[in-house]
Amino acid sequence: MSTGTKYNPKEIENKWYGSWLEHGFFRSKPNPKKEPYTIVIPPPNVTGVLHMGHMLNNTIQDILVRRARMRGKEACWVPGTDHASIATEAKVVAMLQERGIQKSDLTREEFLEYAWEWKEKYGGIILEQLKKLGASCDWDRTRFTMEEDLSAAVIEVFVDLYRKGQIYRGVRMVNWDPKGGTALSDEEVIPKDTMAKMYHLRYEVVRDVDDVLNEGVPAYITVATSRPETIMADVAVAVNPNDERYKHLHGKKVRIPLLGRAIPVILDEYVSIDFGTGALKVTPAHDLNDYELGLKHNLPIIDILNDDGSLNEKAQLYVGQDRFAARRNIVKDLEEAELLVKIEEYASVLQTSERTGAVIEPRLSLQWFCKMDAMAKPAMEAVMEDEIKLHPPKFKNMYRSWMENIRDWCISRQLWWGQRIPAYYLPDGSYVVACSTEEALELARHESGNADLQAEDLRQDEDVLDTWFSSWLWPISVFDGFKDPDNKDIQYYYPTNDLVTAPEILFFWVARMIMAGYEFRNEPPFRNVYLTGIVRDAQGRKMSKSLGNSPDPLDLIEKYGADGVRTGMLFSSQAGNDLFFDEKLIEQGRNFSNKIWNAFRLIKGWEVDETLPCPNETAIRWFESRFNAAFVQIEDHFSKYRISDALLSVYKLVWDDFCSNYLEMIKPTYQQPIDKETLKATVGFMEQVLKVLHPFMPFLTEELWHELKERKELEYIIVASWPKKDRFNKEIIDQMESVLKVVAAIRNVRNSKNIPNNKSLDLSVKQMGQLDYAPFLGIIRKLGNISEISLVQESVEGAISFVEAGDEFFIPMEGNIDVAAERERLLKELEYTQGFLNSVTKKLSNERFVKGAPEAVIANERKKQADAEAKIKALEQSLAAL
RNA sequence: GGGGUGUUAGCUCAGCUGGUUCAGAGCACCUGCCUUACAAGCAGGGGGUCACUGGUUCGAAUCCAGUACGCCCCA
Repeated sequence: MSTGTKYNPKEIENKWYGSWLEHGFFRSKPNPKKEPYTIVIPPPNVTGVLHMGHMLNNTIQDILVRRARMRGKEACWVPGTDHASIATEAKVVAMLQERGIQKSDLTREEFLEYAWEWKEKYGGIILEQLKKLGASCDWDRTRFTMEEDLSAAVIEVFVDLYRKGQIYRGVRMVNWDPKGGTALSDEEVIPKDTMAKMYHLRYEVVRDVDDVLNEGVPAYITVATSRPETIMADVAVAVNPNDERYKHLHGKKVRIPLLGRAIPVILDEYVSIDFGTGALKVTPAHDLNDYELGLKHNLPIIDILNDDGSLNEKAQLYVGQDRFAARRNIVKDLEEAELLVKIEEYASVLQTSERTGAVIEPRLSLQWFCKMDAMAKPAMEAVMEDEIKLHPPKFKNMYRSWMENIRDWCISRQLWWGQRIPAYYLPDGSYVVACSTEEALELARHESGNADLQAEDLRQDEDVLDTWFSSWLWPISVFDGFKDPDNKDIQYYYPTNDLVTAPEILFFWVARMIMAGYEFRNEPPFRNVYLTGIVRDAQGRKMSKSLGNSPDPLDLIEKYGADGVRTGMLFSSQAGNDLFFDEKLIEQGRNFSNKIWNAFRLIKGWEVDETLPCPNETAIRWFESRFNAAFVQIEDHFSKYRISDALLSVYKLVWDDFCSNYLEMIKPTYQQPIDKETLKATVGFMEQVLKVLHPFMPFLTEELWHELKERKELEYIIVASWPKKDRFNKEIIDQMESVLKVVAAIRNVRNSKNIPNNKSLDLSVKQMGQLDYAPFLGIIRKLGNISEISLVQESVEGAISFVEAGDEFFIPMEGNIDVAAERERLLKELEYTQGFLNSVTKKLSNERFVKGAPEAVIANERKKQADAEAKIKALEQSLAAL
């Protein structure tokens, strides 16, 4: 091991990760003697590479798992990836294009072959990257949502839900991605604020036989629309019945511009009078609101668009043109026909595809849906009643409002990469749903009464299932809970303990897993959900590859070490709060690694002299208590899932208490040996400190654990026992706090008087308070570089004085003290203390306070009063002595 | 428009059940130190009207109401 002043993580990280794997420390098997602790990884997209969000998320999971393992739990962290149908299909299509192959030239089977090829080659890179971070997953359990068993589970669930009447086929307005050629869920749609154009078009009013208005001159109604290319799909113009401007048009018909088809004017309160012109064209096939209006008024539906967003023959005009080209052309033609009144700009929201970026087309289409009402109910109750706890709990409200307004889940996707929907169509157009072709055939023969039906007569649905329809089963399927519902793994590990994920997918993943948990196992999938924030850059933008504002996590690990990156990320990462990433944080993490490294170097460098007595009893007694007190706090933070707070407590314990205070107290003079007892205690403390550090900084702690002492073969810190909560002496902690304040005051005098550190000083104490300094004199001498401490009865003249813990301290200054400055300083402090005393006295003389406040609070106020009085007295005497 | 959530130091955020010198932490900043584990360090220090206005209370950063501004979700 190199013993330079800088910690060098590189070879150490590879060494220990390999060693952990070799010894199987990450592996887990059901063990009836131990309590299980289980986490399933939120399966990253198989096409993905590690980004900062994964780093944060997986660091937290690893911390939880490592702590559980040390606490003697049977810790099991199941890794894996999902098949991400849309993203992966896009990558495969791109790969094919590079080879000059079009997807449309391939059969489904051929395409899937390429897809698997791609997956084998590039998929799962992300899991390798997680190893660099130190993730202690049970890699033998790695699962993939498209593998055979997990796919079988998906099909089985589909069939099961279908037979329970929970899955149906229906016409719905879906978010259609014309570029991807598939329907998207609402969550896969990204709204973008844009400036849109509002076109005001003239629709000619059809004259009735008895029409008297404007004889000979055509009358018009002006309709505002942002989508002029859809007028060919218009089936009505709607106005508000209360709109005075259009009263004369009630019951009339108007003609679609250019096309000339007559459509009715309908009345509906839904139309807002002040938006646009107050007249709304109704296009049920291409707008959700219009669709509903159409249903209400019994209007026909005319769909003029093809799958790829071009116009079909039903449009009659611009057939074959893309929707945007058609828009440009129709605007030109309308203008020429003088049917375009004006064009207005207005702020609007454009719906775009998360994957392809294409503008979403609201489109009627035949899709498969999963009913949500029944399953949502227990899932909502579980969270509301804390059977499943969200951390932080502020997300409960959001969860509830979503679950209360839940809509059916569109589960079909027009893709090939995914589990194909197990619906089989008969020649007559009816269909059966079954787990296999054979079963489907049997069913089809039975239902149709046609025993001659052959497999070739059945046509399987072309669509695949939404990837989330795999992911929602993840906590069950990774333990083969569908294939073999009573197997040992699922019995032992399910329900899992904690889930760590981002609030963005609380609804469409977490909520659905909860539904699946109750639906298929009658138990929740997990007990706690820890929601991380989003990692943003310094300007608050979400880190993303497309923005190029995200550092490569592996570069960071290379530069700062995995431990540094892990702790750095966690420093300012409260649960549920977004994290503003700054490389400074990682630097701080790296510096912390280095601090620990150097503390180790100090201890390792000492020679022991067995004959020496132990001069450090007080320091040892104090740190023991200090550690236990801090540990109680750390455990409290963990129990509340305040991981960042737990880290900060560890950080302060290590840096301030252990390094700055304890080690400085016990450190022998340079090149002097240390006594046996102190060394033993210190090595023991170092071990304890390394243990509480281990979940956060696994590599460094494993290294130092082995360097600190000879270890037996399987004696690794990763499986060392977590400290136990122990009693601590509050008194010595408080006393030391006062003593350290005295030390700080001495150092302050040194600093403000420009007295060098290596020049020792004398100190006199005029004791008036309760603290017995005897056990602490050695510590004050050492930390304050004091050569002599004397107890005095009278104030010392010609000295700088200060008051701590009710006692007055003097540092004699050979001669020149700036009396005026000293007086001013003392007066200022006196004034402050008097003010403080006043407020306390006022409180105590308030009868209602004394009557109303609890005993402890009053006692405390009295103590404050006494302390302040003592301090004032001391300050006054110092002033007099000047 | 509906719902949620937030506003505390220059920045990022703690502050739990109202009560300790409660106004805190980390970073940043200032001053002095290459002191013998660590300059990726040591020692010391400055910095806030707890968004605003009212209310409840002996007592409010904390509880309640309203206002302003921000963010998120849904329409």
